[in-house]
Amino acid sequence: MEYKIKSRIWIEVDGNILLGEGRVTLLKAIEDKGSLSKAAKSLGMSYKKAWSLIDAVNTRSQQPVITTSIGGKGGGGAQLTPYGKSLVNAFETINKNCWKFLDKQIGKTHIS
Amino acid sequence: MEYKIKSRIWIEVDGNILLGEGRVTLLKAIEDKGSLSKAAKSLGMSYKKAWSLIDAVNTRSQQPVITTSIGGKGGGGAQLTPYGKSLVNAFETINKNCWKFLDKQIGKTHIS
DNA sequence: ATTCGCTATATTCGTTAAGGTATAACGAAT
DNA sequence: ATTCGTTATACCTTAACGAATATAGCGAAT
Repeated sequence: MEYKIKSRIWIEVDGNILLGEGRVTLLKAIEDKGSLSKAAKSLGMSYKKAWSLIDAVNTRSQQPVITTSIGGKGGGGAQLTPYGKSLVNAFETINKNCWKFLDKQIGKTHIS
Repeated sequence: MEYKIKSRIWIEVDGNILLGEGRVTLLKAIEDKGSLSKAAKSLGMSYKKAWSLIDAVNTRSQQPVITTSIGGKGGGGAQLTPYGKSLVNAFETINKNCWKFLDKQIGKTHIS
């Protein structure tokens, strides 16, 4: 029996969730695979869910986080925009720092 | 249009949530009111929900966080145990520290 | 023109989570 | 014995969510 402290951070805009852990991992998968459907499949997620997540991010952020192309060689694809990359980076650095911080906090507080 | 970073922390034991923000505010209300039903009502929560939350905490923590009595003068009541108080205190200090930490992080990272 | 893999969206359906309602038991006080 | 406010729990209903399915459209390549 062991207590663990967990945390979750997210970015909100106008009270709506813009970015959380799930969306960030999806964005990184898109950057890796170059395609929304392949990214969804690699994460065991339905295409529809992945699309609706990305759509929510795109409509709420000032600039789109991915650009898509339909048809053509390979059927199309999706690429992370530079703005999307900066969002992902900002989120991940803050998140990691938060984890480190909480690890230090555990030591200070004694929950037997 | 403004970006805000929000956070939530919780304590897990064996993969199950032991304490989160909601349960902490409920425990504090119990300490204040001396009764589970009154605490639930003061928070606009159904008695059943409050009871199931507390039951989950009690069964998962090493020691019970509240003691209850049925019948008698006033019908009964519920009191926060010393162990429950220590859990609440630990959670709240860590949570506040986490907020402060994230506020500092916002300044360092620029999301335009 | 046809094929192919992808984006984009609507619709249906099943499962699960949450909430409400009902009810029993309890013990002090009257 | 009855009342009262509480704890404790079972049961049912409803709402939310996710999964699956279906369909359309696109453009390069063959």
